[in-house]
Amino acid sequence: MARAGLTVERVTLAGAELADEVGFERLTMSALARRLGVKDASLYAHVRGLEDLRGRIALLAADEKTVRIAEATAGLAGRDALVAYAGAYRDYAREHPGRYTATQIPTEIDPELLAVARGPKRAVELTYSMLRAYALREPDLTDAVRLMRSMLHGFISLEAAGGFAHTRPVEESWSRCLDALHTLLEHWPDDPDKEGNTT
Amino acid sequence: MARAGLTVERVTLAGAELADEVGFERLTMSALARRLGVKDASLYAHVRGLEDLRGRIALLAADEKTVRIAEATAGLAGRDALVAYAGAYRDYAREHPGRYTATQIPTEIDPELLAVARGPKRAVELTYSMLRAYALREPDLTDAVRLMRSMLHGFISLEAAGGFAHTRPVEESWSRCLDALHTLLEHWPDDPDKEGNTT
DNA sequence: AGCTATAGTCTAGGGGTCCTAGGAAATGGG
DNA sequence: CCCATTTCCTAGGACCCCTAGACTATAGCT
Repeated sequence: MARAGLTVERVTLAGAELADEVGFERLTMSALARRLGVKDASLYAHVRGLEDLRGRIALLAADEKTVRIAEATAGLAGRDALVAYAGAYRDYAREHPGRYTATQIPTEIDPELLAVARGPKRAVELTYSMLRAYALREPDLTDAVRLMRSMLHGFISLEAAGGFAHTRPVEESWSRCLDALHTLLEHWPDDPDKEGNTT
Repeated sequence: MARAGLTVERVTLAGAELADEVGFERLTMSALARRLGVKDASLYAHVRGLEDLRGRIALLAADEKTVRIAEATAGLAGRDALVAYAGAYRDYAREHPGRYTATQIPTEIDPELLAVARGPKRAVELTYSMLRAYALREPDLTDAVRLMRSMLHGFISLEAAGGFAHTRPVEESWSRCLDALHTLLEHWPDDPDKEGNTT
């Protein structure tokens, strides 16, 4: 009986593919074992359990997404960078719905795994450096990062959940929302509580 | 052996409470039965199954959330209405994380249940009528609604997932994001592809 | 080649969950 | 008081997660 030749990486990748097909929440150890031509107990030699597998998929996805965004925005700045960033983000989520869902889990990921992963940290750096093209100073910069992340994530997950039932094509709303985000970043309002106005 | 006196409504409500405590994805028929002092099989007299229960919780949450928003925004307009709307939305999500998660499910809800529920439809009406205070014409109005929903939902779910690890207090970012949203709605950019500018 | 250590896979099984089928008991209307 | 309905139960099948311990393929060493 030949070995299946599994490793943590192969198991994680197969899990990610399965999650993309059936949905992250329906990812199952038994189904994954069946897909790999193996008994479910065999997976526990590579992965601590279902939670561990989910966490690994989340980190894999964070890495992949970051790479995509980095490639898409390389050499761009300002509006072009923003559109490329958002487009790469959204495309990744649509191509890999299971993996994308994995990145949203409030689950605690094994800390030692997290320490090794570079994806999440790089993603933050990418975002800040892209937004630095706009004339934002802290703390506005952090607020703007949070607004942008909220908007992208919200749009994508509402779209995935079928939340945009209206007849208006989603594609056009997407493009117009990016227009709006861009102008907002260019004209970020002063904090009415902190700054006196120019009078 | 006295009866527990269950009805669909009581089961749904208890399910919603349980979901708020342990998380929507960990809501389970057996656990709900235990909480109600009943065997799990008994629940199937009131609810078609776990999926059905989840759908009912989602509709309950949509109703409750809509009522909250309606109360909070009653009599307000413009900026005040926006802040009240967003605040009610976020507070509901934080008080009832399980129910809120339920509203995001891409799951198909039993159509005949959906027909009876007024929550989702009223929520859309509320949003449009609130935004009508800003000078937006279709299709910009729909795009603005989508942007606002995306931002609110995204912010709330990132916050719930612990996505805002930075030292900046979330409360302040929230308030500043609403400032930004307000000014954006007041100065919604023209569509560069459609309209010539004023030159 | 033979031996050994490691690592990959298996069988067996316990406990949990979802759900169905069919029976018992409480309730309410005649 | 009796009967129909509704509520709840017991019993059981299918599937899932995970552990323990045995077996086997592979690689390195002599």
